[in-house]
Amino acid sequence: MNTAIVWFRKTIRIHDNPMLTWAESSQQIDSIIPIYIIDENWSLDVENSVGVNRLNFLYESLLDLNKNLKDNFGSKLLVYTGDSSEVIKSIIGSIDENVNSLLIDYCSEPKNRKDAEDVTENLKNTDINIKVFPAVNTILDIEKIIQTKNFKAPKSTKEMNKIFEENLVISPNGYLLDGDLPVPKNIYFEPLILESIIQNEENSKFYISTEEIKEKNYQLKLETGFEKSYFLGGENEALKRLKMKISERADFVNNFRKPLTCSTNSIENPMEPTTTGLSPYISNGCLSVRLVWNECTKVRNEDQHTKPPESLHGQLMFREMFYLLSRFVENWENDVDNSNCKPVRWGDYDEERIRAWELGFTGFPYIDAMMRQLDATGWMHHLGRHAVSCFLTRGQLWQNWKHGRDIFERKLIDSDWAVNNGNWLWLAGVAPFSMPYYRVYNPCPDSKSSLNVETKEASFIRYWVPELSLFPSKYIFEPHLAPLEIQKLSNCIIGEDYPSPIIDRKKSRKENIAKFKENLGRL
DNA sequence: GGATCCGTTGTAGCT
DNA sequence: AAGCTACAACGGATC
Repeated sequence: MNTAIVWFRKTIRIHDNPMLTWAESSQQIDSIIPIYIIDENWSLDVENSVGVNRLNFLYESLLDLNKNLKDNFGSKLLVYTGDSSEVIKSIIGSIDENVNSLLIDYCSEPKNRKDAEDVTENLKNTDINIKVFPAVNTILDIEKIIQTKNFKAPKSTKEMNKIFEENLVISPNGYLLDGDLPVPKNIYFEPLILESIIQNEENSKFYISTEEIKEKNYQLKLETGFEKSYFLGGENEALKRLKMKISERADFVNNFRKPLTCSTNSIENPMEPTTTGLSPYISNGCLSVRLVWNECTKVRNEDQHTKPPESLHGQLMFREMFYLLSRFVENWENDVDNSNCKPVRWGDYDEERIRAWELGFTGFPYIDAMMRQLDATGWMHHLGRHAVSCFLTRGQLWQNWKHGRDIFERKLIDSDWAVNNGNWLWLAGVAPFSMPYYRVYNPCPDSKSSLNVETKEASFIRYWVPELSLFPSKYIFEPHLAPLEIQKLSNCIIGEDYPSPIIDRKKSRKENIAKFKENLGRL
């Protein structure tokens, strides 16, 4: 019997999964061993490792994949935590049958690439055939493209268009023709093999049972509050959401434009984003990004739909751009020796400022509402991320972007190494493709609130910053400007019940623009 | 090779 | 009160 280990990393799904499709059609494979290895540093016991919501989302995604493997193939997922080389060694050592293949989905992150290299190195003296599947979590084959002769780092929509044209087969009506694979019908596994792996003593050191994951997930939800874990992890939920947000929302897709959909969450449901909310499913691999692309194509109206870069296709193209850059540019995650990061002299690490920012006590309600939403749910609207990261760096607090990047990385359920670093580089204004440094977001975008009308933004603030729930819309973006009478009536004295602004926003904005300019002069 | 244009999404102040 | 304008002014691509 010929057995293949299928190592799921960024494909926590059975649809559009080239590893499964290959296993189905290959003559060399009789049965599969589906495995997932949780990063050994992903522990709530390790300080600053990973946030509760992020871990929960992963647990739910793994439970869902386990269910899908069971329902469709009668199989199950073996979940481990530990060093991937050791885990895989222990699997191979625990069964008598020959493991003749190891199927790996390609990941471009340094840690993931090193894991795959180590595993390959470890198995080089065996006759195990290692097969890496490219473009599983991206539309483009990242490795192939950056290895092309004369490859140049793209920085604009135009250059991305060209890369898409040169590297993808896209039909005249916009479909990706070389992706989006259906769920295989004939995948086999051997229960006795899986059982003997689980029973093996060496292997059991790393093994986590489904029951354990369920229990951990439940305990974490008790901690966070069930209503706050709004995004349920997993492929089934991802496909439901894809249908609800894209396939059945032609108007939404055709009119998608960032500036028009910037007002955070909906009034009726403060947890529901005004954007697609698909990012956690894409970043964790529960949802194929190729399928998302094709579904957008399916419902779009050729004459009316918005075009890249504003459109949803445009959004996906920027994601690809960040993946290419992050793989190509050395030290992508760093502020030194990074060709995509200008050496700005940020202020010393200011714990008080960083903590106020992280926990949502800056005295700027819009910023605080979004940071509290991130802390509680693991999600924040894209433009909200712009506003808070600009605020922390070149806008107001003049802190190194890496501090904010780390907090995002830990807390966001859609954390994505390439995209997160790329967006921070861009928002901090240090990357070559950045927006100009003198364009500073206003942390109090109150053009409507001065009219004293209820806006989505105002109701969003009231939900996440309950201290201000009685404040009139007119003052809700800058409550410290409200007369004391109104503060009393609103049952919230600024400076006591809610913080005064930790910084003079206009003054710091001006100073920081000057500082940035001075830094550029040094270059 | 110098001028000009453009870049996924700006802000403040005046009328 | 919405809409215009001044501000501030990088750096790469293109002509």
